Amino acid sequence: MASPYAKLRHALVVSAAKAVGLSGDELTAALVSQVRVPEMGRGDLALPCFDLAKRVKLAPPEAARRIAGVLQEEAIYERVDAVGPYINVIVTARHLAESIVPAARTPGYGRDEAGAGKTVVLDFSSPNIAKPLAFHHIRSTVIGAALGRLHAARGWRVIALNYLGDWGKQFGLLASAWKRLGDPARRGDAKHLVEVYVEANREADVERHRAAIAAPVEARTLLEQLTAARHELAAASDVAARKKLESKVKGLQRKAPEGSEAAVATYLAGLDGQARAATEELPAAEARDREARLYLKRMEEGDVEALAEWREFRETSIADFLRIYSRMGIEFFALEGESRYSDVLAATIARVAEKPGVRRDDGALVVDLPEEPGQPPVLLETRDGTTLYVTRDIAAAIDRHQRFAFERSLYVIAQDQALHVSQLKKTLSAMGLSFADKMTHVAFGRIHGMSTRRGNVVFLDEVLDEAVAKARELCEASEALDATRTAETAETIGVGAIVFGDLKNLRASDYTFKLEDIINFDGHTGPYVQFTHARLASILRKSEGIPRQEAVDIGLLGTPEERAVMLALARFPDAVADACEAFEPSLLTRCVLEVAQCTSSWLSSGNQDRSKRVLVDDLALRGARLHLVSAVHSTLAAGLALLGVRAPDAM
RNA sequence: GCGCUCGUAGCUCAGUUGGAUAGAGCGUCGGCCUUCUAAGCCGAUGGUCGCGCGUUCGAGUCGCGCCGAGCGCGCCA
Repeated sequence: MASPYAKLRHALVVSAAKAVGLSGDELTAALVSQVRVPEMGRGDLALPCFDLAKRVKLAPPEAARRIAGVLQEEAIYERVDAVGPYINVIVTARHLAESIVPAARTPGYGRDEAGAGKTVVLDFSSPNIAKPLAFHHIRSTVIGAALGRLHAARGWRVIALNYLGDWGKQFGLLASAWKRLGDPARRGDAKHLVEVYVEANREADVERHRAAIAAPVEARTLLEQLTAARHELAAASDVAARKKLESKVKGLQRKAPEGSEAAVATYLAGLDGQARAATEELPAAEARDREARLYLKRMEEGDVEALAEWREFRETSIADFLRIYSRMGIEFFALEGESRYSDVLAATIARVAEKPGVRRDDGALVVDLPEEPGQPPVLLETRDGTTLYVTRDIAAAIDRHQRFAFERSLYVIAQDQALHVSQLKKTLSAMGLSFADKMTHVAFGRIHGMSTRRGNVVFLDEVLDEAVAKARELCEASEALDATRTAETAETIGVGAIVFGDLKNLRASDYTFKLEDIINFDGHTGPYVQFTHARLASILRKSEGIPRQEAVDIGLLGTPEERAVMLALARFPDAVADACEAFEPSLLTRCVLEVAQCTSSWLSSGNQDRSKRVLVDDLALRGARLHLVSAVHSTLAAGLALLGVRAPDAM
C-alpha cells in the first residue's frame, strides 16, 4: 500500500506527463523519484521539468508553463506555479486532510506486507563473554534490533540472533587467571569476572610487553631519522625533493618525542625503565599466553572439567547481558554463540579444504583467494590446531542457511570488520554456496571520544543509569506526572534518550560520544519526541472523547501548522520502508523527529492564538483537530516503538 | 606500502539516483508561562561545502590530482 505522500507524488507526475502527451509506468517511476519538497516553503511538492521537457523537445520553462496550465484545472491543487523550469504545487487542505488523516489513524499505519513469506536472519549485538557490555556495543545492538522490528513491520519473518563470542582464547585466559585472581565468593558476579579478565589480559599481553621492550630503540631511531631528515631538507634545493622531505619530517615529528633536550632525556629514561620491567615480565606473559591457548585446546578436545568451568562463566555473563537487553526492550530469537559450532569445526574445515587453494603455511591452514591478489589469505586453523573466528563463521553461515532458508542474512558488525566479512562471503562463494550473495555486512562507524573514568571501557549499563538519573530529576520536578510513576517514567525516558540518540546518527559514519550531550534532553532528542507524544496524550485525555470518523468533517483542517503536520505524517510509511531497505534506521528517526517538530509548533501556536487550539468551542473544528491529534499520537508511538523507544502518556 | 571510509557553521551532524537562495540540533544573543505539559515555541547569529582541475544547462553530490583524518592488512575476536 502506497503512502499518502507517494500517492500525491504519483498523481502529480501522471498529470504532468499527460499534459505534454506522455505516459507509461517506466516514465512515471522515473519522474516520481524527481519530485521533491520545494525550497523556501513555496509549496507542497515540486517537479523539475528538465527530464520531461527533453522528452518532448521543449525548453524546460516552456514545458513547465504548459504543464502548470493543465494542472491548474485539477481540483486537488489550490495553486500551481511555474517558476522557471520548476512546477510548484500547493495541494488543497481538504485533499491533504482526507487523504492523510484517516489513513494515519488506521491501526498499522506504516506497516505493509512487502516481506511476506520471506525470512531475514539478523546477527547483532554479539558481545564477547567475559568482556563487559560496553557503551560501543550499543550501535550493533540498537541498529540490529531496529532492523528486526522494521523487517517485521514489512511482513518478514525475523530471526534475531545474538552470536555471542563465547569461544576462543579469551576463555582460556579467564579460566587460568581465575585460579590466581578470582574471588570464589564472587563467582556469579559478572562485574568481578570482567575485572579478572581485564587483569588477565594485561598480564598475558605478549604484544604489549614486546612493544615496551622495543620502544626505547624505536624512539631513538626516530629521533636520529628526524635529525637526518632535517639536515637533508636544509641541504635540498629541488622543489619536489623538498616537498617530499617536508612531509617526511612532518610524519616523523608526529611520532617522535618532543620538548627540550632534558624533557626528551627524561622521556627516554622512562621508556628504558618500562622496557626493563617488560623484559622481566615477558617470560611470565608468554607462559600465561601459552596456558590460555592450551586451555582452549582442552576445550576444543572436549575436556569435561574445562568445559564445566567455561559453562559457568558463560552463564554468569549471559545473565548480565539479558538484564541490560531487557532494559532496552530487546529480545532475541536465540543467543547462539560460536561455541554452538565447536563440534562441527573439523567437518567444516574438511569441507572448505575440498576447494583448491587451501594449503598449510608454517603449520597454519590457510585459504588463498586468487581473485584477490594482494589481499591477505583466510586463516582457518592455527599452528596449534585451534580454530579462528572465520572458521566458526563459515560453519554458522552454512548452518543458518540450512535452518532458516533466509532471503537476507544481515551482519550488524562494525566497519572495522569489513575485511573479515568480505573474506567470509568470498570463501563461501568459492565453495560454491550461492547464498553468500544474500549475506550483507550492515557496517557501522566507530564511536570516538570515549572519555573514560577508568581504563578504556565505558559500561553501557552505567551510561543508561546516568541518563535515567537525569530523567528522574526532571520527572520529580514535573507537575504533570503522578509521583507513583516517577521511577518507571524516568527509566523510559533515560533509556529512550540513549537508544534514540544512537539511531539518529547515520549508521555508516563515526560519531563522537559526549556524555554531556547524550544526557542533554534539550533539542531534537528522544525525550523531545516523547514529550510531544505526552502532550498529545494529555489533550486526548482532556477531550471527553473523539468523535467517530463519520461524524467528522476532516476537511476543516487547514491552518499552515496543521498542513505541515499532515505532510510530515504522510511520509511516515515511506520512512519505514526506506529505513528497512537501506538498513538505515536513522531515516525513520529523522522522520519521527520531523513529525514531532511540526506537531510541537502546531500545539504551541495555540498558546499565542487561542483559535488555533485543539480544544476550541466550535465542536466541528474540535472534532477534526482531535482526529489529527490522534493520528499523530498513534504515529509517534508506532515510530518510537519501531526504534525500540517507549512512548509515555505523561512526563 | 596496499586497501576501505571520510573531510559541510565555534561544536555534533543532515543534505534523498547531480537541481532553485546549502539545512537541523547544541552553543551564543533576544523575545514568549493569564499557556490544550517551557524536556517547549518564535526570532537573530553563524558556511570561500579541505584545496585545485575536469565532466555538465547545472556539482556539497560524479571523475582525477593534492592536502588532512580514521580504520584494516596470517596464527586475537
